Amino acid sequence: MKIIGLIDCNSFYASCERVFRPDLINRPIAVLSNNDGCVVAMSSELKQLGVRRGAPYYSVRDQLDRYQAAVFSSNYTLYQDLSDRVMEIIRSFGDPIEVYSIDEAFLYTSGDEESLLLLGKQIRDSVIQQTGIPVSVGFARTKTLAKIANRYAKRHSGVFYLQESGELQMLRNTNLLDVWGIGTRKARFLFTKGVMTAFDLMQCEDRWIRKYLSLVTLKTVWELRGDQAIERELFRPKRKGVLSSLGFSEEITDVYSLEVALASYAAIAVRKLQEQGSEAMSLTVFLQTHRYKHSYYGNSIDVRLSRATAYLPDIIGPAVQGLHAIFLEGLSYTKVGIYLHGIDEADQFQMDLFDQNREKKRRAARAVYEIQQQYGRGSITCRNSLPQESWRMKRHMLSSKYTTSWKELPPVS
DNA sequence: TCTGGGGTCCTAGGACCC
DNA sequence: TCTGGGGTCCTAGGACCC
Repeated sequence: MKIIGLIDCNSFYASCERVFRPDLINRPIAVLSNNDGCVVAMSSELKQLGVRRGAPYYSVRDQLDRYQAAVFSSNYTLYQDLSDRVMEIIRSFGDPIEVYSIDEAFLYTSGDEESLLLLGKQIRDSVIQQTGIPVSVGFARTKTLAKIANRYAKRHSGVFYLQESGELQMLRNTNLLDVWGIGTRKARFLFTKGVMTAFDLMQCEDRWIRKYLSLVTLKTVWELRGDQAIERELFRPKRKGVLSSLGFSEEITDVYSLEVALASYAAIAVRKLQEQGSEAMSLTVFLQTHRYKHSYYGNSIDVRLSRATAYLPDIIGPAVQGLHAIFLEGLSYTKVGIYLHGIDEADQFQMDLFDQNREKKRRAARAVYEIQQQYGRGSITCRNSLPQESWRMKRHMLSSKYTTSWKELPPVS
């Protein structure tokens, strides 16, 4: 019998911060989004105290102080590095895995209850021992059921196998909002129709689901019934688009500063493009004033490039032109970004007789990429994409680069 | 006295996830 | 003073063609 396991790191970002700070064991921890905007991760202590994920930081600041919570800015370099180690350990058990996000992976396996529970426990023990990150493991017949099994495991002993005979009972006790693929919008609609639990949803007729919801939701329903409907993706497909954007720490009014910020985000996006060996055929530039202000202005523009490219100067030029087309004088902007797309098309590019520099540019792009690989991302870039104080992120509570920088290794006492 | 219908491609926007 | 960022997939509707 094929079984799917879901391994999920508990409170991942908070656990990463705790790995190098044993003094934080049992203490509530909050991790903030970019620009220290809102709370994106919490340790279990804080979840129990009722702090909501996604809450704006300013609105829960007093509460966090009262609980004496340790608060951190996001340190993605650290989280990604620990994630890579965790995934490597899970992979070493030999079953095929699908890394689904920075903190979870599906495992394709088989076996009876005893052997599954043993496997789960071994994975859990190895990961905590070798990285310090606690994980939970849930097994079931489909991905959607494995998600539910994992939720149960988190609240109990850390490993759980949801057997077919126990599925109905489990689904009766599962709220719609805790079903993978059902968000607030769909849940609200279903509640009005008297569908309250995962069990109710499973009972709905296929035709009705298809008519009022979507094919995606229908697949969810099939999965709840035990039919594997969500595909295995053992090889991560190439990204179809690459987005790079950040809010500013101060409002910006002049177009020149926006250009500089945009150029620097373009550099980040191009890097991601090169990492997967792609080129982009078109891009979208967008900018916004303060999102929650009355006089909000936000706009975007699509720009078709003359040819597929991963050469930064060829992207910055058209992007800046696009920026000028949507820029309005006299407003205070808080955000600008760039989205590179048309990536599929790049693979089938044809020799362009009018662009004799093409190969030269490709080699230049490749060289820049390699220098950055070896000496760091800041080592070489375009003149007009250097960071400036005015729009650099707010990260007042950043932890150290414990694992990726020799200078910041934790001391041993 | 009366303007089809089906296919395809593209795009914008919605919903969801982490 | 304070409200992430980066993805995926699907759908509806318009344009166009025959």
